[in-house]
Amino acid sequence: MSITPMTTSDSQLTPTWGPNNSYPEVPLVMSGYTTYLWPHDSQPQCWSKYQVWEWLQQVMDMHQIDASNIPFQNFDMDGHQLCSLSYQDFIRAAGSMGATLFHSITELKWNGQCRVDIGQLELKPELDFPCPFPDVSYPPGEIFNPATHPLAPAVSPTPSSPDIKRSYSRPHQVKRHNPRGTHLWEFIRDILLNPERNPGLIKWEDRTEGVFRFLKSEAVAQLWGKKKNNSSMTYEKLSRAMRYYYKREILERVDGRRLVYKFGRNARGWRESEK
DNA sequence: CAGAGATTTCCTGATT
DNA sequence: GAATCAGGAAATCTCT
Repeated sequence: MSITPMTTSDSQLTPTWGPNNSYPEVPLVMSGYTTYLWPHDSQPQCWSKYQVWEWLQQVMDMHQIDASNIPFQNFDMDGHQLCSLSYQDFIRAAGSMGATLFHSITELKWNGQCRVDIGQLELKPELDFPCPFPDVSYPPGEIFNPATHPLAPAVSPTPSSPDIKRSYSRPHQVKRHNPRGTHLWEFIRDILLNPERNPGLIKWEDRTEGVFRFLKSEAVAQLWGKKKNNSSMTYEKLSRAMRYYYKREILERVDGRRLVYKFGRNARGWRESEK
């Protein structure tokens, strides 16, 4: 096995948010739903619209519910607005998941106000840069473990959210379907959704159409490899995985343009506003 | 342990 | 010629 040591230039490999340990390991143990310490501002009131969506995605992940079942467009708002929603607003916006979301945000608000003993968690109060990917770097086994999650209720899908899928052969136990945490396309999406944390790795070509372009292909591959604990990841291999997404319509082919991809109908959470 | 899903690895050939 | 793109095929990993 001759792994050519990346012909990549150094300039490609220095994402501002962490050349070595790019991802602050922040699996956390806050109370209740907030199993991960939210990497963003602890005050949801300060979240941007993107962070609100990330939170949505996160909560869905925690409850094993496909995020595509939540109408993200109903949450086209920043943290301040989100925090002002009533319980009923959440129910209206997210159906049966509304209660769970309400519970989660209430808890986060509460935690933010009370400054929960984050100190006892191994998190540095002030990270230089918040991890751009909320669920990044799940050390296998250390992360959210549904089986031991203290408060995770068995979210029972109700008629109001007909599409809630996931396997519920065992109604009392939530299960992850996502074997390795974040999927590649989600990883890519999250880089794009965090422009302030994206040191020129990938860039939107057409934001509304979901067209984006890799600027530092090998750097992204290295980052992906780091996340997967695979130091031999290359753009060549990453792109093969990307091509598999065409068939699943998570990505659409963009002909003739190198390093350019486009999100497909099955990719969720990338739109600025899905109105 | 088997099976499934999602890559990962390798490879050949075509394009840019 | 190098970097990409296209896919097929098989291997690997993790989870159910």
